[in-house]
Amino acid sequence: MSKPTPISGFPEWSPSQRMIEQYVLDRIRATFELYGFAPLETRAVEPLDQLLRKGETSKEVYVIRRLHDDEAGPAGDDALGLHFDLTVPFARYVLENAGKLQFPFRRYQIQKVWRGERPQEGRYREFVQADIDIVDRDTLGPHHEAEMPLVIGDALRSLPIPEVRIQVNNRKICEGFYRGIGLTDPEAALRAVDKLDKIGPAKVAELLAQTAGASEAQAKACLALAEISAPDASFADAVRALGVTDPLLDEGIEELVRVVETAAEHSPGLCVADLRIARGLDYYTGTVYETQLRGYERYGSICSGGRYDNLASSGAVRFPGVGISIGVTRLLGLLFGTDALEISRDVPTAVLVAVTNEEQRATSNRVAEALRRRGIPTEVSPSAAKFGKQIRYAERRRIPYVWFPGTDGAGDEVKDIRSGDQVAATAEAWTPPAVDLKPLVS
RNA sequence: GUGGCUGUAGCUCAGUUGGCAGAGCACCGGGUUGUGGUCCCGGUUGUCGUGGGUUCAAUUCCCAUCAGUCACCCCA
Repeated sequence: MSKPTPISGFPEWSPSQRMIEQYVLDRIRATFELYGFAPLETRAVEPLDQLLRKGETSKEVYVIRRLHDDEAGPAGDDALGLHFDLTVPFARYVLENAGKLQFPFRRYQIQKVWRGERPQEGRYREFVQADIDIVDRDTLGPHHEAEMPLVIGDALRSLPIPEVRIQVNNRKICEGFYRGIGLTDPEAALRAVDKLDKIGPAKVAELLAQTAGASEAQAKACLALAEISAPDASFADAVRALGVTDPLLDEGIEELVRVVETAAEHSPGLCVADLRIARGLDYYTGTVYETQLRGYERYGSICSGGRYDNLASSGAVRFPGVGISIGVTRLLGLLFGTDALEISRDVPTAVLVAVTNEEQRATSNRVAEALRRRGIPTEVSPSAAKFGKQIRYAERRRIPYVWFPGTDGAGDEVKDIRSGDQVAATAEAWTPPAVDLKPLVS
């Protein structure tokens, strides 16, 4: 059999990288829980028609099929697909369990998602998202839209990563504004404006004319709106200065002011109102979020989301929601790519217990057991090789301590192989400094 | 899904106008007969991404494929 090769877009981190990922996930989870979000995991698959309900994402959904099914198979309503985000499954879950849930319902969900896109740096076909959402019945207070960035800010700022900046906008501002100037296809206009960073104002104006049927004056107005950006409520004055009036526009401004001002009070410098942010997903109806990682802007957003009023509804009952999702795999992939994350050792082990000779292995096992009982991650040397080699085994893995069981009545000793210091110790009492207990991520 | 670029040892890379494949680092052994890292000596790295084709001969030329990367699309 020839050597197996990776599968494009399905990353597999090394143990060191996985330890870093687990650390990151732990911190994110702790922050989510600190804000009172309850854990949820949904199944990996959803009925295909549910996944495709929102249109154009169809081509990136992985369909799942039983090998022994007929070709004709469950082509229709029974066909299953792997979920491509955590919001759609969550909306489905809310509808399915509406009778049992307490509203507003706050939940977090950290799971893999799958998208059949062409991979490149920071883009994968299988990746982890860490998602929080709040849904309510009938109406959802706009203050929830202001809370999302605070949670994310706390979560990301607790990690040893570059600064993040959350860019926020509100769909109502764009749609209201476009309506106010007489544009008929706000979706197309959004799509064009979203490319501002990439292709520049001239090309966006062209696109607006071509795809959204904008006149020269309309295109100019759209660009003027898109170029507004401010870390505080002053963006509202800039919008009003454009002289367009529309009730939806006013509503959007009011909501966005609230988001920006809340963020400014609790987490200065975190959020900026950026009216070019559109978001591809068409189910967003209010606030939308994108997040830039300082130094990695060109790889796109590492954390996005928004408010959706129409994703879940059953009969006359609606469940509006707001959510945001950290692209954990993208975040890590980018940082791994530049060696921007370091871990202090390659295994969880804090102490390697040396084995004097195979006859004495039981002695070493007893030492290890005593240390583990007190919460110190310990392994016993795989061989009774020369001590030099056993030390090297630890060194290669950056295990900080090697334990030497005493022989012929002598006491045990433990050596810090980084400094070379070796001291007398007993397995019932010795404890490493707290910083050495677990691998350190920095 | 469409198009471009790349693919030699664990890592960073040389190389051959087509003639049995190299360096540094890493790794293993020894000097150092049970305490590593420095130093010295010696050694192994490999289906030259994979599969076909052309040729007396292919790592080198051609085609396909896979993987990585970039642009488009879309998005975490």
